[in-house]
Amino acid sequence: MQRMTRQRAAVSEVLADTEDFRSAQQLHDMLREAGHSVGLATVYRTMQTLAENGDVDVLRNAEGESLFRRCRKQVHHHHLVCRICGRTVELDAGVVEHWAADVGQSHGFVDVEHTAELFGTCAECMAAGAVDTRDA
Amino acid sequence: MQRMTRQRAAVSEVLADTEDFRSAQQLHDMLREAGHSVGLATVYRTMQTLAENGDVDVLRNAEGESLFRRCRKQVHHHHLVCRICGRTVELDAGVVEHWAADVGQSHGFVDVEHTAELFGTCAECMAAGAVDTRDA
DNA sequence: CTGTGCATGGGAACCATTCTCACTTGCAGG
DNA sequence: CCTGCAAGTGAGAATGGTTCCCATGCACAG
Repeated sequence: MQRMTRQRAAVSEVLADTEDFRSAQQLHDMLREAGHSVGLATVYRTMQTLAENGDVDVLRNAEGESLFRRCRKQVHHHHLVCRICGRTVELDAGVVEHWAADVGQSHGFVDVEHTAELFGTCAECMAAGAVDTRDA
Repeated sequence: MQRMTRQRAAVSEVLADTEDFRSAQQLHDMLREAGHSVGLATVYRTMQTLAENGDVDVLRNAEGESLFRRCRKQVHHHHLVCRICGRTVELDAGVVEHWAADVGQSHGFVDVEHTAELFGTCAECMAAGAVDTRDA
């Protein structure tokens, strides 16, 4: 059974405050800055639960670290993520869907699913001199 | 400068022996079984070098572990992997490249890279009754 | 043959994530 | 309101893949 605890409320609050993908550690920091005391393990546990429920999107960056973001569309989509600040654009990608289905079929594969994510440096971070501006 | 060492030869040999994606640890085990003594760190270093040279393909499984496989095409490409038997098809994907560049630019992102992998069930595995035959 | 400096190995260091377990606490039912 | 207890929490330990360190080894040009 799901209980509503102080910690879960705090996590939801922080998640609601940002559009961008954040690591568990970042979320943990943001919680502390917001005056909430939530253990790192609890952040991980909560994100896991939310992910299972489809309430957050999860993806892995180049370093293999998991990034989370509150999910708005339940439908399948992809992301363009700034590797510096985490700013994210949700993408509809008919091209990709079509390509995947097409290629799968032509090779005799069925039940084909795909992953596709784009990482780049957004205009602002580029202007900022390619310096990592994430606040710790 | 690249030196040809006993260890690198051994790694190449083992890589040439399989079509499938293998983790560094698996490669390390395969080397030992083949009678070669190669340090784990050396396996990692070698795979890193090979990956940089485009001699092996790298992808991350669901657990975030890096998997390697000898590469036949030097050019950037993607994979269609059978989720049952691991059979892999290398794909040219001009569509995807174009889409990535296009989307990145239209959102003001620079230095855009992308990941894209397809997972499905191949015809043979489908015929075999959709039973997972991977050995643990 | 020999010197130079890249390569190696193995054990420590790293780091994200998960586990452990004693301690809290939400909450249903008295 | 109490109260019991299972779900939730947190601090730190454990895990596991990967990288780093550094003394030693060895490929290869000269």
